[in-house]
Amino acid sequence: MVQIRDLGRHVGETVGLVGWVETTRSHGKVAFVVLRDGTGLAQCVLVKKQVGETTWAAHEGATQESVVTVTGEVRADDRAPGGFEIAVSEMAVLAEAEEYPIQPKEHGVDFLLDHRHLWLRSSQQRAGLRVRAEVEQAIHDFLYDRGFVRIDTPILTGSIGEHAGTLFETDYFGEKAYLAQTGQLYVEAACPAFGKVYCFGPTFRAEKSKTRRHLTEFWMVEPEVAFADSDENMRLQEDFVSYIVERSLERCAEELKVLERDTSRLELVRPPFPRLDYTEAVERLKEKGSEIEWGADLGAPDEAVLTEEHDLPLFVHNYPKSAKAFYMKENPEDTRTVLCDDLLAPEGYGEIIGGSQREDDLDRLRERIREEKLPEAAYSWYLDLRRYGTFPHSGFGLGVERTVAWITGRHHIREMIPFPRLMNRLFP
RNA sequence: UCCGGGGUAGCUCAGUUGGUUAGAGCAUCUGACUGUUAAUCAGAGGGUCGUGGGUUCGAGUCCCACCCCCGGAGCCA
Repeated sequence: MVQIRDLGRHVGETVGLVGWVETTRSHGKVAFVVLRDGTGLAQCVLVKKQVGETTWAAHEGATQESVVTVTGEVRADDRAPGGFEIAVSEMAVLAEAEEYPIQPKEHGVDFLLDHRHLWLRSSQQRAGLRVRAEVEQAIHDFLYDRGFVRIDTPILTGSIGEHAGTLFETDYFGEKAYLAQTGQLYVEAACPAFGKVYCFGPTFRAEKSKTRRHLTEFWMVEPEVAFADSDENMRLQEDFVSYIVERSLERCAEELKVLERDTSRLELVRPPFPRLDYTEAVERLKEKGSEIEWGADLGAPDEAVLTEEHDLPLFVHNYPKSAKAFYMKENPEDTRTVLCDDLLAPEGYGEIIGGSQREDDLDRLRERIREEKLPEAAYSWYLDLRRYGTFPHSGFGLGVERTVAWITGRHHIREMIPFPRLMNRLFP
């Protein structure tokens, strides 16, 4: 057996293939079966006079998605998708598929999501998920090369990362437990052990969001760096994002073509990225007619207005304290604000990173926990990190699906994860 | 939770001011065809019009309630 991606090396030879029937076209005395084996597509040509009766009869049972084996000679032909085809001498059906629900035509999103377990086989879905896999690999490679240690953080947690009310609650032997909505507090704990660390895994938000940018279960990478300030944090972010984009362009050119992605703007992505202070951003928005007031978080339309002005991702940094989480460090130059940044992707894809320098002063951190009325006891271990050798440190979280949606140019982040969990969707 | 759009064949949709037996394309089945690229051509089968109630001689169409889906807002990555 050979793999379809290697057919070019076997021209003139007789080879065996095994795979799933993607499409068939029959003309009475000649038939075309397009086979998919996970590495590519191969058009298999059957001529009635040249194959045995058994094989000709077999091809009639080769319905869409049936598993078949094929033996035949490889030849180059411009009429074949991929440039090579198989002149079939023998074909056998190993598993005949029932009538396949997903046809080569348009379907509604709801129907496709109901059939997500089958939809994965479609060409654009294959391409998108392959880009996702490449992005994930790029994330690990970049961080590994820079000396980060991967820390796997718990999914079942007792303490709360950010704001309550958006957590999935579960029973833990009679005690309340929550599905993690961030691994950040734990990577902060690992930071004094290894200096540079990151976690990578699923996170859970019970937000009742129904937009193309939200999932209830999504994957996030969260690097954390000891002795890095907010400025270094942003420099790491722009290097990181640029590397991920470059790797995708380099190794997923074929997939991006299948997805009809215009890559010209992605090719511009390299550091430095433009930076806009929150206070400047509000002024800019007011000039443009927005009704935003200083102190409020930026709305989705505000973000769109700001990113329209740039080809590159845009940092908006130093937001008001009131709009951000308790663990962010107060900005010494303007104590109304904290040292943090959001990275907004271009072309309307929105926030792909949220990052900050962390509050390393014990008293101020405890004060913020009280202000936010968070359960102080649950954070005692987190406060310990400020008792036993506190240190300046910064980190950020990058959303994998949003990043992949931007790189692939897909409208919906729900296509960027194999089995999306949405507010109204727990199956398949 | 709020705002907007929608639910008719397996799928994607059309369906006029309420009016005879609810239509099309694709898919399926039957037949024709030796180079197709979502092949083409001819024919056939296929419907609890989201659910419940109401108005009417008559409801897919009008009214009320509910359910579900999509898009957006808020929140966030």
